[in-house]
Amino acid sequence: MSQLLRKHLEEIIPLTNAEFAYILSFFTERKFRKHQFVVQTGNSVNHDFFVLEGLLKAAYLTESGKEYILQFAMENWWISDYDALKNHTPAASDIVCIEDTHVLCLTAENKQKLCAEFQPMEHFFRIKTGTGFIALQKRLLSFMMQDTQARYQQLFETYPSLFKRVPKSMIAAYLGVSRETLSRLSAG
Amino acid sequence: MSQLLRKHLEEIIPLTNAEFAYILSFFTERKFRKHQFVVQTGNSVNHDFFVLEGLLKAAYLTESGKEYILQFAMENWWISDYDALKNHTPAASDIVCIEDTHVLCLTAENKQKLCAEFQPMEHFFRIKTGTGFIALQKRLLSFMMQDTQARYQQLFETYPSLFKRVPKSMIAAYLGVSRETLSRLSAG
DNA sequence: CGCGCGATTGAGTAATTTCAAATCTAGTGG
DNA sequence: CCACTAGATTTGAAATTACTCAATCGCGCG
Repeated sequence: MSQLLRKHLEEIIPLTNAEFAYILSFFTERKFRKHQFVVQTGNSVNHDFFVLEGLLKAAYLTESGKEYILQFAMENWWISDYDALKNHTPAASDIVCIEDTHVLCLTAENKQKLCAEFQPMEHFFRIKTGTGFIALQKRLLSFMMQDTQARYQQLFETYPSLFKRVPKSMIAAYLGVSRETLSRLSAG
Repeated sequence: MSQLLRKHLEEIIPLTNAEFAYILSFFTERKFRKHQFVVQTGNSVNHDFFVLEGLLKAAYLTESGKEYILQFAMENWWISDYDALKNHTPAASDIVCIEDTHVLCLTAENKQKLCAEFQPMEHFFRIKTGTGFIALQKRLLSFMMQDTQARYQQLFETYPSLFKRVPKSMIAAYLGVSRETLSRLSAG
């Protein structure tokens, strides 16, 4: 199962068996059930999570109870509340399993150590964060420049599998529109 | 002038004189005039830019001629078209000087070399990209969760100096609303 | 003085929200 | 196999918000 992590890392850095074993020793493994909270608003956040199997969401709730989804994470994705993790502040988001989920966990301290002791991992995270940054810029631009219809279309074409795994109300929460509006879109 | 870069780096990594001189040798220096294009849509992008002095915007134009501003960059900020820089694709944005501007330029190749040869710089960029990622997440969330009024308020409180340096039409383009709407906001 | 650019104001239109009600669907127990 | 319920989705209608297009205002500079 953890071979998924190895493949994922090797998309950016080559690894020997010994190196991968060393890297893996910094991680712990956990399984969660559907609906379980991996991170909860207000609590401290200690780990970055790499998804081996399953599906999660990072969600924010307004006082009025509306939910906004910052990110989904499926196999081979990383997820956490990075602001809370980095700054040791209470989580502002909930990270919740949408399916039974299997993750590898890396504490902030271990990430730090791993990067310091083995430069290829520092390189890996630099590159990975860079691609994440670019992807976020694109998402932000799509929020600014495109109408809901176009954003929906684009999401559907980019991640068709997502639509089979999550209810439409969550797609709406990810696109930042009410479920009623989303419903009217997918019809027309 | 380049001491600004040193201070900027030393917020994350300590440096000796020799080390900083070495780092600086990877950069070139350039000055631009107000209204000058640093990056132009359709052209290739070769550098990441660190701003020593001045002010720039990264802007996207729709077919209908509307402008959206992804980012401003003032002193001590980095700016580029990172998607184009990383993937060697034509720029999708214009990066234009709002004031006379003085920058340090780092090619993708030099960044690569610098990171490979001097790990603290790889660390610097990993951390820097990480904070940029977190900031972008917050901006995205504010787009999803807050109304225009609140976004305006927040920008005004976070970067009051910006409002003295750019016309309101650009603030509108950054907030993703029409200048008419922005005008009605700042009044009410 | 008058030009030109940025900012404001007005009026009508389009898109989205909210609140409420109706409908659909999958899973459960009889 | 059917009825029932909880959750998800759709539909309707009124209210809100932002947009567009057009006209006006304000001010600095030649």
